[in-house]
Amino acid sequence: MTVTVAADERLIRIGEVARGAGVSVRAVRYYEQQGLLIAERSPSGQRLYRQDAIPLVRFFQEMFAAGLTSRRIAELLPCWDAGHTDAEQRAMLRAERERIQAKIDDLQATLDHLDEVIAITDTHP
Amino acid sequence: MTVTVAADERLIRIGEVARGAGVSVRAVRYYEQQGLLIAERSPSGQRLYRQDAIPLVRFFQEMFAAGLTSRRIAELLPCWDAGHTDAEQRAMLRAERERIQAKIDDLQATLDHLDEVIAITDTHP
DNA sequence: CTAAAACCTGACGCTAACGTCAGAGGCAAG
DNA sequence: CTTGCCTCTGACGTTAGCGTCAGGTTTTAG
Repeated sequence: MTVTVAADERLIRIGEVARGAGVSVRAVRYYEQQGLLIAERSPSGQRLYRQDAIPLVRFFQEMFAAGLTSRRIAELLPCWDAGHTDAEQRAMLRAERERIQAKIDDLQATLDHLDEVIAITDTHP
Repeated sequence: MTVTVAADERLIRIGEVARGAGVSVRAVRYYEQQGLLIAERSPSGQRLYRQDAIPLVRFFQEMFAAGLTSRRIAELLPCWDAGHTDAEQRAMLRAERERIQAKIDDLQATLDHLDEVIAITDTHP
């Protein structure tokens, strides 16, 4: 009879998290300061992370790129962690979704404008 | 025989430009400082703009929203003003176009991810 | 054991597009 | 003329996500 004890207990240090996610060590510390990432501490005080910290940091980067602030990301974290999310969080989630959709539409319009200009400047050098 | 003399000579002041374009007066002064907008001056020193300053400022806003800096916008202005644009400017134009396209693709992927999360949180409240 | 590499905690710096305040002049109406 | 609104020139403040440096401890490689 086997007991599942949190799969893999190997903890990694901040440098490995940073390299794995493609960000700076400073950035990872910043995420902790913003309440996005909680780390255990070794007896000497070094931060210790589980491996899933790496995809988590990648996810933060994706959200930042989409225009969310660290505060907003922190507020929405429960939507990933577990399945227990309240109505307010789900509303924020949908609001961000709409904001991103609107931004895509704006960018697409801008892209079309730029394409017109490019067509003109290419025919009238 | 009629002579076309710059259509309408009526000049407007900075407040009207700002209201017309939906930005602050401070923003319009900032654009001038960044070399985006040139204004005549009244004898008393007040800025005087032609009406086409309003769509121009709107255009600046569109470019800012697309992630261009004021420096880049200034460098690309010749692509609109006249038809005399050199190879370097056309290359920058295409580079910005590609950057925007890549950003749209990223945002679309993020949107898809968010939609998955929304579907999950909506079925597992 | 020792040197290099990695980690720690502050804490100041940076950038971009403005916001905001201070102090002063300009301009049409009544 | 004066009330009120608009404009002017500085010049410092703001925000967010880090970069960077200082000065010190810890871990790892040889």
